[in-house]
Amino acid sequence: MNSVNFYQGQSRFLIAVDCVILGFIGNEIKLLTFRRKIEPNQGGLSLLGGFMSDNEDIDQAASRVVKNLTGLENVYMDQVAAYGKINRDPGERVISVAYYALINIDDYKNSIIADSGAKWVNLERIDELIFDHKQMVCDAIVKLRRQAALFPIGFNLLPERFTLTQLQMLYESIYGEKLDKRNFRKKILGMGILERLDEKDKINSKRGAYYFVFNKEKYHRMLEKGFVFAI
Amino acid sequence: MNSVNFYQGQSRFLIAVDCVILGFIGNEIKLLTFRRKIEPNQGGLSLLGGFMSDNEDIDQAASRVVKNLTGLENVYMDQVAAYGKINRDPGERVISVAYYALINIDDYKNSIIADSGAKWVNLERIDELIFDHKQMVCDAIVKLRRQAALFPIGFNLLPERFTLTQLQMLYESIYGEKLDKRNFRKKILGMGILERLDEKDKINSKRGAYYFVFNKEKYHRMLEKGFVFAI
DNA sequence: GCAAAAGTGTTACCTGTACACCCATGG
DNA sequence: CCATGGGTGTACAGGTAACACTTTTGC
Repeated sequence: MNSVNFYQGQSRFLIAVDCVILGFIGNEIKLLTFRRKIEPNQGGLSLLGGFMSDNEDIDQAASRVVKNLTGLENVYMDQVAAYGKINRDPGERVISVAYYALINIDDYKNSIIADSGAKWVNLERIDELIFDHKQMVCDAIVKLRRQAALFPIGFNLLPERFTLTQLQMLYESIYGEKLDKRNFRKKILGMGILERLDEKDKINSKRGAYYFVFNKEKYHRMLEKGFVFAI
Repeated sequence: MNSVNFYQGQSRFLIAVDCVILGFIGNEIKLLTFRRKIEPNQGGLSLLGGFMSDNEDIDQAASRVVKNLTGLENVYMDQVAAYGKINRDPGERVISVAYYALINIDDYKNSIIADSGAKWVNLERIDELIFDHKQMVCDAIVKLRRQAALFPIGFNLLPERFTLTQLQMLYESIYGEKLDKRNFRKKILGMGILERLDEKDKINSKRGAYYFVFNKEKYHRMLEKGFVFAI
């Protein structure tokens, strides 16, 4: 068979990326949403998305979409899945690849946001999302939970310096359940991948809570020796 | 913005599905491979793939591809990921969505295989695969391990009736490690989702080993009560 | 001095893991 | 009678989960 003919006889499709952009705000995981600017479903609550171009990998397309909107680069992103139901986009057939992105809210505040109507919403509001975006968010959360339990990716949602209370509330928000303070601290400090600073956060308490930083280099050195992160 | 113009200004892409078809043969997980029939890489060892058509979901495309080759329907399949590097297919840009399929070798033997050159190979041979198919298989195995540990999907790789020894060897092959016979039996029988038949398999031993079947209905009833499969 | 969050150890339970011998049968 | 795979129970260790009080300090 002639390969040129074979390839050319096939249908071609629009490919989109949709980004489940998550931030940790007010001690809760929130989702960055938009009001859709085009028909169909103009004005509907939507994930941030965009079409893939010829000159980029899918991963690059997802990064570009996040960067164009938030101004942020080097954002931690991971693919969730491909969504390909025939009528998932009522406008026209579009196959979409969903990604989740973990952004540090401090970086976000410092970045320049285009006139976008972007809005952080609680995860309880995902029922309002258009198309199959709700499914994408659910799948993203499932994947995030699994990954966050096995790899130290949660730190991407926190500022450089954070308190153990903040860190605990982050994990509580990811897992959707309360954790025991003493057990949590024992476990995370026992791993030896956090460094305590001398400075304290005096904003959230009178006594003040020590700041910690995640020691990435130490973590990677420990990885080589078979260490596995688990929280 | 006019949505018709907006959609139409975008690039369109070939979309393929590639299937990591796994079977349990000779007490080992094996991969169904093909000699590629078209250029580029004609004759190279390849996963079974096909292009997506306009009139089907991605999931349906994957099922169709498996059915066309093996004759099997209702095969257990799960999406692995989307692969979208620019040059992943040297022939032309193709975005591929990989799936893994678990097939029962007894069904396969009874099915009519087209003149396909299909060949079961050991997982050690994945280095020979073309394009990024090796990556797909690796990702598929990782996902299979995670899923098989939490859901009773391994039974899709076994005949209706199986012995505990067979079942254990299946899990050993999935996880790539030996398991303790007594602990394995204690755990799997303790879940109460297997039914022992009165018949024995006398082929593999003189004494004979009881056949078991997976009681799907009971499993689903237990799920409602919060049961979690774990092996 | 009191309210509000930070910080700190011990115990009980349970799950996971290691381990070795007898049984049944066909040839 | 012997070789082959089938089938069975226990004990120990390590990890998880439950639990409450003292400290600090700004107001």
